[in-house]
Amino acid sequence: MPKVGMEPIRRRQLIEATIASMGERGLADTTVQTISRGAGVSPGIIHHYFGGKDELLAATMRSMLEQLRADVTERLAAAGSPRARLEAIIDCNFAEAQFDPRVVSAWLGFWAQSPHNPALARLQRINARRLHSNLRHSLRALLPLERAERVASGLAAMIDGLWLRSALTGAMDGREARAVALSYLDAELNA
Amino acid sequence: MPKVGMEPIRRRQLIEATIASMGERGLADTTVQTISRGAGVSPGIIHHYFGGKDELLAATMRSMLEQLRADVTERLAAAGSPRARLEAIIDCNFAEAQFDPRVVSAWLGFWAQSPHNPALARLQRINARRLHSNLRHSLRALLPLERAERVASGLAAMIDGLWLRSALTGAMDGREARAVALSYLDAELNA
Amino acid sequence: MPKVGMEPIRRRQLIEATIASMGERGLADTTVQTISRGAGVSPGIIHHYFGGKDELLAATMRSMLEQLRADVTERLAAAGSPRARLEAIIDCNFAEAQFDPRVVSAWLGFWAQSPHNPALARLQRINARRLHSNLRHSLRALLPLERAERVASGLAAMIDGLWLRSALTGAMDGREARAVALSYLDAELNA
Amino acid sequence: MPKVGMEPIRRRQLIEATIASMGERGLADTTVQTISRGAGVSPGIIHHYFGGKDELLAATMRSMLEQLRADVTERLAAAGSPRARLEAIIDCNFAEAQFDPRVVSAWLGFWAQSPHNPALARLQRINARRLHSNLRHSLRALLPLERAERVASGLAAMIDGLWLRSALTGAMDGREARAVALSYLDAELNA
DNA sequence: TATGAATGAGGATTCATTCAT
DNA sequence: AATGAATGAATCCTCATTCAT
Repeated sequence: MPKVGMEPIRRRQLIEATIASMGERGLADTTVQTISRGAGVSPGIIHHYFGGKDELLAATMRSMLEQLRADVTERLAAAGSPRARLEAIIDCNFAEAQFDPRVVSAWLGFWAQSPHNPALARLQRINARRLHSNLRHSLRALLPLERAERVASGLAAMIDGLWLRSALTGAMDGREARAVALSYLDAELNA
Repeated sequence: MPKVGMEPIRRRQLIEATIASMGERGLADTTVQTISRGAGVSPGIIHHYFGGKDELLAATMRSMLEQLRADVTERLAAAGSPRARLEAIIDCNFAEAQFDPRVVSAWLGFWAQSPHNPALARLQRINARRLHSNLRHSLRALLPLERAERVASGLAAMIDGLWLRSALTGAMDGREARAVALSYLDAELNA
Repeated sequence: MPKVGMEPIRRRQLIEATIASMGERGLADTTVQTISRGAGVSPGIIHHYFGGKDELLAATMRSMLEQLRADVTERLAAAGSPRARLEAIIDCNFAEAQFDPRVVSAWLGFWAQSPHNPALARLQRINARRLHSNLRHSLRALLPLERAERVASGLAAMIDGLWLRSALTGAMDGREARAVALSYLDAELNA
Repeated sequence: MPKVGMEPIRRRQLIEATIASMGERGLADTTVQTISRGAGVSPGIIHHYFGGKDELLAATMRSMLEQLRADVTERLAAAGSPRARLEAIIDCNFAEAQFDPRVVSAWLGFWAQSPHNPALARLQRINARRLHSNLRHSLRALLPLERAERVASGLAAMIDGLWLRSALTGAMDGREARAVALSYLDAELNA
């Protein structure tokens, strides 16, 4: 048991345990105890490192958003055309790491809570804007303004909807989801 | 002051109050007290009529599903063509009553909880299947099997995603949502 | 176990139990549990009737102040002369009910806490002003202004000091305390 | 960086920080953390030097008592007459260092706690006896036994009461307090 | 000597549920 | 039918204390 420089390790451990607990039990039944037990530490440590449950939840959501953002940024950098950029965004959202049932289930919990929690709402808003803006920017090169706006909204909604349905029914994997979204994109682009 | 025949009135009152509380505070902060206070009755009455909070929540979800089902059934009966049937389904989902912020917010709460609650999960599954089956049935008349399947999945996901986004951002009304979904449908049908 | 109209009964029970616990253990070790156990009820009832521990403590202090105020008011009404009024005030403060070790010990706890708790500080201030004003008013009839002020401050301090010493050492009863205070008063009046 | 001879420095630092925290927050909200933070050291150090919080509190009270005792002893040595000795005692108790709001507030905390803590009670008792004995000894030269006893009790009570009122209301400085006490003394001596 | 990571007991509070009236 | 008094388990959080470094 090392006793120095534990902070980043413990923070990561606790965030992972939070995602795991939310995936298993849902946000409603995720307590300081389920998290700390999952991380193999004492409940008090959460307050030591995060000040409280709320801040740990916000940190967890931030971490998930950051992961997604980093993935998208990396893939976008390698994409040459607008079409390729759109595909990259879709790919990232349905990549294995993001489509992990526990992660999607955690998202579900945050979605339900964020309208009633300013800290989460803020993160939610930032993420929604970024996705919409990424999509619109690429679509602008391929469609007239009004249709670009509409398809951006539609694609963003469909991505969330596919995540949602995968969390609720478990009957859809990332490959299928990707195919559905790409089919929509192509249909709109060729219309 | 004995009352007879109060049962259906009280049940409806309590279900409405549950939706209202979920819309205002979210499922997590909806307690027997917030519900009963909203309905203007005592907390004990919930157990009298529903046996407990869980059963009231399930009854509320059932009521919301039933409302949606009834709307769709009615509209479908009046629809002459497959295209009209698809439009009717979309219209129902974005009609004012279903797109009410409190209702959508309540849906969000149920979505988050249902993976961890068998009773809600069952209702969730029935609803998902019905929507998917309705969509697929009409699409089968217009598209080859595989594409019908895919578009059914896509439309179902998009409908849920548009609901979700409206709950999270509040920045979309039913008319816009309807336009986005119809655009998708037409693009796929004309592809 | 009657089930209606319990509010005033329970409130009184809980206030008495609070004084008892503060007398036995001090404010620092008085918990919701020691109080509720002392009252023979469950801990949750405190929140039912008082909303929380803080409000129960404030209600307890209010109750003690009110008791003292009522005693003094009654005795003052029967006092004919300024001298008799001063004696009445002293008598009340060292009467058996007010000099009860548990009550004095509770005062000690409130004194220590009130500089750091606005609600208690307010009550404290009101009480201090009333005592001082009662003393000064009667002394004005017997002494010049400046000396009346000074003796009022001295008598008020001595009353509190005698309470304090009785709580700390237990080596002084009300009769003795009364004699000390009256001796002071007479010495100043005859000076 | 090994340090030697840190013990007396650290002990003093921690005692000062304890008084400061008790003055600011009261004993109830004085924790090992507020103290160590105030002293600019880690929480563990308290146990290193004092073995625990309780012993630090006792050491703090001892330190305050010792300071008062040393002041009084010094002033008494320079006092020629019984009257001068009494004045010296009063002066010490209302000298600036002892009448410091933080110090008085700390006293308040100890007073409230000592009836329920044997270590503090013992210190409390020693101090009370010393004050009473000093007063009585000088008064014996000026008054008959019984009155000397009574005035000693009265003066001791008044001193504590003036401290108490200054802590509670903040509306009295040392000079005023001194005048009130001396007025009492003179009145009794001249009676 | 000194740190701060870690624990776990104990605190106030919330809440679904029961039940006498 | 309806109330609201009452319970007690569960939750988040605080805190003195321990201990590896």
